[in-house]
Amino acid sequence: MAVDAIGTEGAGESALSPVMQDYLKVIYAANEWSDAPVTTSWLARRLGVAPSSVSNMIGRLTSLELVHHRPYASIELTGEGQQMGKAMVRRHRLIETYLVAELGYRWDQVHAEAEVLEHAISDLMLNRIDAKLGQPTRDPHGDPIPGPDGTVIMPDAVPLTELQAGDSGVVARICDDDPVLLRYLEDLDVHLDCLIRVIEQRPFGSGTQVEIVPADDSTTGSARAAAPSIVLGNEALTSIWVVRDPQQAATRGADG
Amino acid sequence: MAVDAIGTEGAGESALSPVMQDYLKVIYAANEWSDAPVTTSWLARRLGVAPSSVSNMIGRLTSLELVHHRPYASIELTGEGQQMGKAMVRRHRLIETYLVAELGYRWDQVHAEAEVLEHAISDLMLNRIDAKLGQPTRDPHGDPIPGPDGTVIMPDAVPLTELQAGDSGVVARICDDDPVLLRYLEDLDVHLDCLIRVIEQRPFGSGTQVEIVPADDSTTGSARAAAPSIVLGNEALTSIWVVRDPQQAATRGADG
DNA sequence: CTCAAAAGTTAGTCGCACCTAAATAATAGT
DNA sequence: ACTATTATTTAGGTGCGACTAACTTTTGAG
Ligand SMILES: [Mn+2]
Ligand SMILES: [Mn+2]
Ligand SMILES: [Mn+2]
Ligand SMILES: [Mn+2]
Repeated sequence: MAVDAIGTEGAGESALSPVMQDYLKVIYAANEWSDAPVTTSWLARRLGVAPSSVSNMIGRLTSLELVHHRPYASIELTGEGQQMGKAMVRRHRLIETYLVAELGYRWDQVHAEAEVLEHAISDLMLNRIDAKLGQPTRDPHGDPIPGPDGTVIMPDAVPLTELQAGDSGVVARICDDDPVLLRYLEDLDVHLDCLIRVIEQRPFGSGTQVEIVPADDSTTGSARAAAPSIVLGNEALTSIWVVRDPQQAATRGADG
Repeated sequence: MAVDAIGTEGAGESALSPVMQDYLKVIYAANEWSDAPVTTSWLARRLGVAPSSVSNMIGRLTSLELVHHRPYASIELTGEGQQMGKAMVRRHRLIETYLVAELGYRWDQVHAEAEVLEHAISDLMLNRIDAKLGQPTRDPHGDPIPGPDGTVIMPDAVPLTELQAGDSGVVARICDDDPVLLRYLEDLDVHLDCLIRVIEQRPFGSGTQVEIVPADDSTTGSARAAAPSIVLGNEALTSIWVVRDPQQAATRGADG
C-alpha cells in the first residue's frame, strides 16, 4: 500500500498546502483582537518569510478566491477563506488545549507543537480530541476555539493597559506570541481567570504595579495568602487581556 | 514570532525531509520479518512513486551516507541510516499504539494517521506518549516498538502458512498493510495473543480451516463459547504470524 | 508640494520531490 | 549464446515555496 503523500490530507478535505493553511489561519486570527489591516509586510514578519514570498502567495490565494487583494492595498479573507482560516484556528487551539490537558505541556510549550500538528492530524483525530476534552471553547491562552459550526465565543476583554489605578479585571486571555513571556507570567502566578487590580501606573512607561488574586480558589478552601504585588512592563501589560470588573466599568464610564 | 517551517523539526534533531524519513523507515522495516533484498521497484511500489523517483532519492541518501547502493544492486542501510530508520519505526508504532489506547482508534485506522504524524510530533511529545503508555514494546499489530536505546524485542513468530494440520500457535503479529484485511480479521475475532489451531489445509490454495480461541480470557471468568471454526484464505494466512506452541514445535521437529 | 524613505510587487533563481520518456543493464527462455 | 523481457537509471521537465535584486507605488516629513 502506498504511503500517503505529505500535507495532502491533514486538514479537512481541502487540497490546500500547509503553507496556505497557515496564511489563512494567521489572517483570520489577526482580526480577532485587533482591527488593524493585514499588510504584506505584517504577514511577512509574522510568517518569517520575505515580503516577496507573501506577495506571491497572496496572489495565488487571490486567484483561488480565498482572499481579496488589490495591489498595495490591505489583505482580507473572502467568505470561503474565512471559513478555512477559522477551521485552522480551531485545529490549532484544540491541539494546544489537548497538549496541556492530556500530555502535561506547559502553556508556553504548546504553540510550536500545534503549529505543526494542525496540518497533520485528520478530521477523525480532531473530533476525538474535541470529544475527549468536552468541546472546550477556549484554549490555554484564553483564545476562543471556534465550534465545528463556526460559533465563536469572544470574551469582552481589553488589554491591561486600558485599566486605570484602582480598576480590576479577570484575566481572560494572554497573547501566546512569546513563550518567554508566558513562562515569566506563569512564575508570577498570572493565570487565566485570576483577578488583577491595578495599583499604580508608573510614569514614562516604567511599568504598572498590580496585585494578583489567584481567583478560582473557591474550590480549594485553603487560607488565601496575601495577594502579591508586582510590577509589569509594557510588553506584559499589552499581552494580558482582562474582562473589566462590571460595576467598576460602569462607574468609570460615568466618572471619566 | 515566525511560524515554524514545515517538516524541519518534527522528528528528532535531524534535517531529514519527511520523504527521506519514510524511505529509511520503510527500508528498515522491510528486513524485520523478511530477508528479501530491498530493490528499487519494491520501494517504488511500497511508497507509491515511480521507480525513477526512487533511483533519484536513493542517490541522495547514498551521498548522505545513509544507504549503501551500487547501481542495479540491492539497497541497504548504513549504520546511521539504520538508526534513523529504526527511530522512525519507533515513532510510527508508538503513535499507532497511542491512537488505539487513548483515542479509541481501531487497529485498521491507525496506520494512515501515524504515517503523517510520525513526521510532525516533537521528541517531547513522543516521550510524553511513551511515558503515558508505559513504554510499550509492541504496537497494535504486534510489531515491535524499538526502545529509545534501540532495543528490539522480536517475537519468534512464523506465518500461519507454516503450520500443519493439528498445529497451534499464539497470534503474535498481523501485517498491517491492508486495513480491509484488518477489519475482516477483527470481525472474525482474530486478535493479538489469541490461540489459533490449524484444523485442515485445503488443497490448491482454497484456504485453511482454523479454530480461534480468544486466549486472554483468563481475566474475565466468563463461560467460554465454543471455539469458532473458520476458513482463511492465503492472503490472511500469510498476514497472521504466530508463535508455535512450544512442545508441538518440538514434536513436529522430531516428527517430520 | 516635493521627494526621500518605506512598502509592495515583479523578475529571475534555487532545491525538493515528483513525473514521463528514453536509454541501458541484468535476467531468463530457448 | 542470443535475445526478449524486465529492472533500473538517466534525461528532461513541472509545481511549490522559498530567496535576492531590481523596480514601482504609496506615504509622510519638511
Ligand atoms: Mn502551521
Ligand atoms: Mn493559543
Ligand atoms: Mn510517513
Ligand atoms: Mn503497526
